[in-house]
Amino acid sequence: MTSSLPAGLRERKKAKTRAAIRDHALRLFEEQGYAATTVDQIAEAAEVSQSTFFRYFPTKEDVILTDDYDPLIVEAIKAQPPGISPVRALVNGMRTVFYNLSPEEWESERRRQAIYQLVPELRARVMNQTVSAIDMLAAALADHDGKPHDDVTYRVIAGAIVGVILAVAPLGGRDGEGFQPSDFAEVEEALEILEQQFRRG
Amino acid sequence: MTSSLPAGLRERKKAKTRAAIRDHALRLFEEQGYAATTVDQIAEAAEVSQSTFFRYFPTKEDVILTDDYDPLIVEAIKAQPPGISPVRALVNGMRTVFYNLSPEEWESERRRQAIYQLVPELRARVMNQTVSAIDMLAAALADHDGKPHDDVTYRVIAGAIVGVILAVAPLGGRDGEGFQPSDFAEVEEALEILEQQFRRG
DNA sequence: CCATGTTTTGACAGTAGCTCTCACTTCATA
DNA sequence: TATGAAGTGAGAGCTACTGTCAAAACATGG
Repeated sequence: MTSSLPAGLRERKKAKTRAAIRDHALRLFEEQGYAATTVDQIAEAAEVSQSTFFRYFPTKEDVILTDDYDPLIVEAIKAQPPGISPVRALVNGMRTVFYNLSPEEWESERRRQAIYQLVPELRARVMNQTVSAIDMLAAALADHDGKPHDDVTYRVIAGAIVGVILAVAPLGGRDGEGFQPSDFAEVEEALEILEQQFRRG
Repeated sequence: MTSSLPAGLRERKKAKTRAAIRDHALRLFEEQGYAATTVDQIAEAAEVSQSTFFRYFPTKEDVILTDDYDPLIVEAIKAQPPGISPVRALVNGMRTVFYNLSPEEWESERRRQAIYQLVPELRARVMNQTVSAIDMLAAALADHDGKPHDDVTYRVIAGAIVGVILAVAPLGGRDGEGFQPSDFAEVEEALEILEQQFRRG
């Protein structure tokens, strides 16, 4: 999704400006911290005016709040072979998406997460997004099992899955390392435990 | 918890000021909306200065972000008879706490929730709190089953439970009614479904 | 190539949340 | 009642964010 067709000059410049703002913002956040970095500094580094900054990102927070992967995961779930459990369908879907990221996308994602893990207000908004994704996930899982979208059971399962992911994600400053590749394995392990809970009596 | 012993005059005045600020803030939020209400207005209505407002509440958000019930629920869980499942232990604990609230506390809680359900930034911070409570819940559940606090299984179960609660809570503006007594029944039903998922094969 | 209209941008002013300082008042206590 | 601590108010200052308006960059038809 990062690279659409070149299209007109206007579009290209826009994409360039947007990328410049985000890159400089990420760099400044890493160097000075999130709170200590002002929008003016970012704008100056990216060589645009403050107005332009807010035209591209409604708030300072939005610079690192963009998450483009959820829809991809939903599609990957639907593409899973029938008959496997909701949890496995999700895990496979996540694998499909994350293991196909380019090194640049992976690195950018890592930097993003490293920052918002450290800033409570950002974490809060990411969680808000994540929880809002329960709807999408519930629909996708129900779809995969050929059940109606509003089946409460799938809403519960989706909620449980998201809850487990939140539970094992490095929140609350447990270790200040941010999101490493190994953490994805942690998420998989936790979901495996959930799957076992769903299986036994 | 609202009414401690009277203690000294200073303590009483402090509690009174705090209550005044919060009450006027709630009223103004209900009348004009959260964003449209300025801290100055709240301060004026409560007859204190802006400085004093921020001395009692670090941010405007904090006025409606106080949640005193989680620790009570944790205690109620520990007091449950042994042998029942984690989910049931939690549901019983929640019942114990909520059904013992005074009408004033219940009403105040209802107003609080009605407001933050409508304001995304507030919802985000409430979720942050809620997710942070996974730690406490996991420890309480493990404790109840006589297992060590860092048992990953209980972390997963706690995460699943909290996820389910978030999933059925009226987020994302599904119906603008706020949190009604009936919604607690919804939460119980959803957790019942989770319990069933945990039970079958 | 040029004139036209649209989009993007920058400068500027203004609002409000939040912090900090400092002097003044109110309360506790010895 | 004297002394110190805690609570308060006034005001200045920083920054995120919004809105307006005119200039510049770009697209398009002739």
